[in-house]
Amino acid sequence: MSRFEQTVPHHPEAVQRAQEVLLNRDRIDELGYLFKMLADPTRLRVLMTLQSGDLCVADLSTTLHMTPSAISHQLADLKNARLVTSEKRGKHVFYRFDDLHVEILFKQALQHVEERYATHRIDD
Amino acid sequence: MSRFEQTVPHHPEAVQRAQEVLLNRDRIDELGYLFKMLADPTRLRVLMTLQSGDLCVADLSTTLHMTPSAISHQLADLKNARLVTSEKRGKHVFYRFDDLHVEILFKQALQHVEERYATHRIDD
DNA sequence: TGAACATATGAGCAAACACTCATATATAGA
DNA sequence: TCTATATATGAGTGTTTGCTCATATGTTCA
Repeated sequence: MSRFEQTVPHHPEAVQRAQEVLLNRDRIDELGYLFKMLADPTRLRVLMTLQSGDLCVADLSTTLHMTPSAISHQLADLKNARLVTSEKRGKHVFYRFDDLHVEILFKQALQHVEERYATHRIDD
Repeated sequence: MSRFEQTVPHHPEAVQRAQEVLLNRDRIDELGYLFKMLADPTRLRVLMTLQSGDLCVADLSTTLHMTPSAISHQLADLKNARLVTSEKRGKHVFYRFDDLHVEILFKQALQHVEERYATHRIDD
């Protein structure tokens, strides 16, 4: 929306209350970035397999049936987001989950989906 | 990756363990879809303001400084994802959060970001 | 009924994204 | 040191996405 236009509040007190709970842009963007990392199936699958222990790129590649290059690109993103860390051991680079909070978040979301799946999916 | 190629497992037991914790594609995609809905700042801001109570499109538009059209498009997505429901009252359509689980998820993610913000952002 | 308003929706467009392919970098082992 | 191997990374590409703009739908109130 143009910076110069303005919409009229239809329920001013409601708008007031809404503005009070609205976080600042930076936090929202951080939050969006976190969720964006979790929004891609490939990255989700990477994180999921890392729950079984750390893995090198080649093994992730084998497990997920994707090229090492594709995996490596996604790992770079996950590393940037600090969701995983890597460690070089010999010829391999091993990646592991690096965020307990996100692991919880992840499991909770999973639970949510499982319930939805059971409750709604069948009769869709 | 081509269906006909295959990468060699470098640590077969690790790959084995990884495959055991890997959910099936459908669940992963559901999960990804949920996170995708939460990955956009506009949708996040909509959900956040709805935490203060239900709001009509015009008030969301005012609160977030965005056109009613842009808001309406995002609300349609959120509704499709069953994250909000709507109710028509008179001339207005009111939207509200429709998922306690996601509200919790949302708050937990927020907490995560807050901590990150405090811990890391300053010295980045 | 008709004008004004609130919301929804489709087409179009620019930006973001996830991959491939080619290539660079770095280590291990001969 | 040289070769093979593991991973990283940049450019290129087709697809997805979030907006705008135009327009459709549906409601209220004169």
